[in-house]
Amino acid sequence: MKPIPTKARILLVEDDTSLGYVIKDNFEQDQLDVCLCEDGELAFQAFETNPFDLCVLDIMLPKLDGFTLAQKIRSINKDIPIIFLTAKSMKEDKINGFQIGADDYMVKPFNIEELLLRIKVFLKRSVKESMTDFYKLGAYNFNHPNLELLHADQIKHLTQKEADLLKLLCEQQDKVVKREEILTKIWGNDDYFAGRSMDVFISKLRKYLSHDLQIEIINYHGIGFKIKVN
Amino acid sequence: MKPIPTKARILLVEDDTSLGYVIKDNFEQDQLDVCLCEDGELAFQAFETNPFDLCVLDIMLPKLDGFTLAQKIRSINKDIPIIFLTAKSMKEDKINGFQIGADDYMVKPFNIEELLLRIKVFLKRSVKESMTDFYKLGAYNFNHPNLELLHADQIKHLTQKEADLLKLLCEQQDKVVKREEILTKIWGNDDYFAGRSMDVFISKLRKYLSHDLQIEIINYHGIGFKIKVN
DNA sequence: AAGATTGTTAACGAAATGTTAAAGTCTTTA
DNA sequence: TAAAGACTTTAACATTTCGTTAACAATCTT
Repeated sequence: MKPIPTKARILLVEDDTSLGYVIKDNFEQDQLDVCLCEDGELAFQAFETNPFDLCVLDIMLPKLDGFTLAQKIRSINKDIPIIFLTAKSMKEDKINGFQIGADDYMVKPFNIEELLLRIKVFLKRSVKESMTDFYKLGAYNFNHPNLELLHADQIKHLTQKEADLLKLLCEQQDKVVKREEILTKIWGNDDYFAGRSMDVFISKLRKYLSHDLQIEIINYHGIGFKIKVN
Repeated sequence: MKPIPTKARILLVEDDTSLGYVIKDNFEQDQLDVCLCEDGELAFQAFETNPFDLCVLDIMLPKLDGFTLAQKIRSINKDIPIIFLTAKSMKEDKINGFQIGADDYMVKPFNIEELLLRIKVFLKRSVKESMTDFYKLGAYNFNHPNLELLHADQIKHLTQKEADLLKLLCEQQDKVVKREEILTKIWGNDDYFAGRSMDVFISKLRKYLSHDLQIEIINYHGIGFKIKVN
């Protein structure tokens, strides 16, 4: 999975050049990364070759109309929010049709601030969704639900237990987690053998994380473990 | 929110007659077609003989409880959204159990407007899904409603189950889909044999998709599967 | 220094999965 | 209504994976 982007990337498709640039400028002042395309085909090419977080599509476009473009985009990515820009002249029933494939739509002429506001809502939502159970650990990214530990495009697949253990440590980064707590939460009992098994897992995690020397899993003798990033 | 084109048909199962009628009236004012049943057996008979778009089930029901009813409904239609109504007294862990088979649940006493809103979300989603039920998978195009998997002008016809499984994986591309989820949604139960049957289907899909080496269906031991396009 | 705790590696065995084929089930067709 | 065909499940066997345990080394505590 991709690392957390600094700027959200917006695909803006608008054939009216001057309007397009007005919107683009406004968005960029709000720390959005905008790719402006002037027709549907160019837009789709851009979408195929670059990652985006959200699309703003005019309905009336040269070469490939916004609705068809949206379908093609959706065939690649079902989740990406799509906002349509519609002309005022558009008939109601047609708008209803569009609504189905759209996450939102705005009727021209619209207030750019209003559009920005709605975009922010979608971005906030998707950040929230993708951030759940996602931990940053030095040079690593740890995706708990997917059981993946990423480092410089290398993916290490973890087992459920490895992932659960790493998560428990990450949740309490820089704090000592008691052996007893780990054992009861993940192993379900805290006898001698479970304890030794856990030590084996700690050893494995250390090996997986050894590419970043800033990361340490420190043992507190007789107490537990702490994960630390210098 | 705008009404959905044709009237959506709701199966409402609630043994508290007065509450049932209140809900029914509210729904009907919102252009929903409601069939109210007072016990689980009647509800199942109704489901067998009439088409529905969504079910709202009370958990505590005479003759056949909501959970069992949901399983029976699922054995006929895996896709239909099911919303449970639970009493406040129900324990958390039990609710978690229900969540597996449920798409949503509401705790009594609840706001009917809220319930209506959630129903609308499901109905809208299913309309949206049926319109965007096409997936691009590396060099393949997958048309779920037509059960077709296309590759360089070659058409491979899939069976319903093959297509449903592939769809479930595609909907959550790059995410691990739990065995349990696949089994409850597509097989309707998650015993040992259903699991083995699923493994056979995974094997088949891998064979169908083997012309594009970029596509992988990865097993997460004991957890589930993930489809990935490099 | 002695005993307890932890680090690390390897081996074992149970369980899960991959794959192919045979056996069942259901529907279509003649 | 029987045979054929399409599809799913079950069986069988090969392969892989994972957690535990054992074994021994290293480290800590007192």
